[in-house]
Amino acid sequence: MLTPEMLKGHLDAIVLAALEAGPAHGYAIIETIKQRSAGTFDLPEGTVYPALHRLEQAGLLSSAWTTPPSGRKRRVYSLTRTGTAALGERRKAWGRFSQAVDTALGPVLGGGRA
Amino acid sequence: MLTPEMLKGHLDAIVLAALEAGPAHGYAIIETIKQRSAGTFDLPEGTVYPALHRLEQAGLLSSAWTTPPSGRKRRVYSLTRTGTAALGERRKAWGRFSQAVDTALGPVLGGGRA
DNA sequence: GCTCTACACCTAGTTATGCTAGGTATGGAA
DNA sequence: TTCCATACCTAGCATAACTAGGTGTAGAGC
Repeated sequence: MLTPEMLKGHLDAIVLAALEAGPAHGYAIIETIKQRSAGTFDLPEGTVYPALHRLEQAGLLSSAWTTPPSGRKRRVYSLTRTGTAALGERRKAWGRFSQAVDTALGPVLGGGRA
Repeated sequence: MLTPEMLKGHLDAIVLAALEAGPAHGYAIIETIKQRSAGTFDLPEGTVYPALHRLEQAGLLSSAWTTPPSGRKRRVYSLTRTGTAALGERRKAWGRFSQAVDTALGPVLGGGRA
């Protein structure tokens, strides 16, 4: 069973990674994350929007309101230079963390990963 | 940088795994985890003891006080049958979770793992 | 015209849990 | 007799994902 707590401390990296390919608005980011994780991370808006605000306030993202011809207002987020650097850091941190858990969990013996 | 939040939701599995090889007391469990994670998880007692109590209350661990000839009292924890089953579940959950993060983080391109 | 769904954003408050900081006590070494 | 490693405990803090509610637009179906 995947609990919400498992995501703690890892969401920022995932959001930043979703913006690496280019700017996007909140709703689209949620979709991207859902698809890239093969449906595993179907994040509620109440999770993603506050995260975006946090990341912008931290200077890792910048945002701009846009009104496409269709009519609906959207807030489009982009990675800042700091954000791109942070993404690299977070990826490294994830690598170290996941490897440590892998070894701490011990002999999986053909369990999960190749 | 590895933040404490990253561990949230994963600690239980790590503690259970540390007891898979056999019963042990709290202090030894901390040492085991430190060694198995190559020093990455140097957990404070205030993290591990409450976790042990939680797991015992949940029926995944059982404990017994022992007084070895040296003199100091120790509380030795063992995996219950439920705990062993739970460990299997947690390992599977970790596998699914970490794989989802791996893909969500996207092209690491020779970054962290083999 | 009216309802319903999908899109698109927001926030106050809850909850879970790892950690900080403090405490108790034994035994051996300096 | 002072200090450190061992060995246990707990109250309270901090963080962050989530719940549950809200606003408003656009298009489809009746």
